[in-house]
Amino acid sequence: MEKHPQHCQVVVALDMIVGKWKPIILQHLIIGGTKRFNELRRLMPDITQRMLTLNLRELEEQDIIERVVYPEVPPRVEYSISEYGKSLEPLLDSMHEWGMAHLEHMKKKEKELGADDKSS
Amino acid sequence: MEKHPQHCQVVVALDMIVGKWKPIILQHLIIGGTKRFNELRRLMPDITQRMLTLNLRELEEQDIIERVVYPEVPPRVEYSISEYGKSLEPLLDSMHEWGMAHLEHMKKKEKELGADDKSS
DNA sequence: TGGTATAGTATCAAAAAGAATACTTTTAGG
DNA sequence: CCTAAAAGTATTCTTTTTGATACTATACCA
Repeated sequence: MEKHPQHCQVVVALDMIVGKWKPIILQHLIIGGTKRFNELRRLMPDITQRMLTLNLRELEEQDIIERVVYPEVPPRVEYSISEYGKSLEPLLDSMHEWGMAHLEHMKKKEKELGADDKSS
Repeated sequence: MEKHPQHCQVVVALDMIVGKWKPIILQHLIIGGTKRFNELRRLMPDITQRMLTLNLRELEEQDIIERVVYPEVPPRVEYSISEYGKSLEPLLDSMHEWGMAHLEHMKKKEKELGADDKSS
């Protein structure tokens, strides 16, 4: 927690969902439900095994996801969003909404700039 | 926008507020109102001039903040949250709330682990 | 003439994040 | 005995982000 000397708990929430992969992992687990390690790999062909492991471990550490190991051979490990993790959903939904609107906003802006080009 | 091949507009919203400094800059502009470049520097003693410039430029690019230059000498440049930028406030508030609650959650968890230590 | 102030750039170094690749364990199946 | 499958580790890069430091333009002030 010493990463954020400045007050402001926004950063605490931010840390749960930032990174190149976390939002995508969360999306898959929230929308698609429980998934095994290699299922996630298949869903995200560009992530490396290492990055997937690291991200899952972090999310687990933060109680956002749950990891269940079935002592079989070959091993089976299932990941799912935790009850606590579900409390992030409204936030993620709002962000999704805002993101959509922002894409519109920027599209509009581009058009305006394009139209203004006759003035240059 | 090619940074996010994967659907999911959460990342778009995320980009407006992530980074080591952006949440803090936004906080100052939202809570404290219009600020000059060096005022922000004083408010964030650890940021370098370069990082402050880069972050402000990005936020401006994204229409989140406004930059007004007064053609005086020495120059005066004022930064403020834009009307559009204000649409982020509910999001930031929710994140703040969630962050607070999460700190509580983790504190509770730590205590539990501490109590469990007698069992090891 | 030199110093001060503001709001930056420019350049290079360090640190953090991410990617590539190879290797491990265990048991079943051929 | 050899191979396969799942879920990782370990090690070594490469890339991206940040940081440190120095430098600039302009006009006013002593």
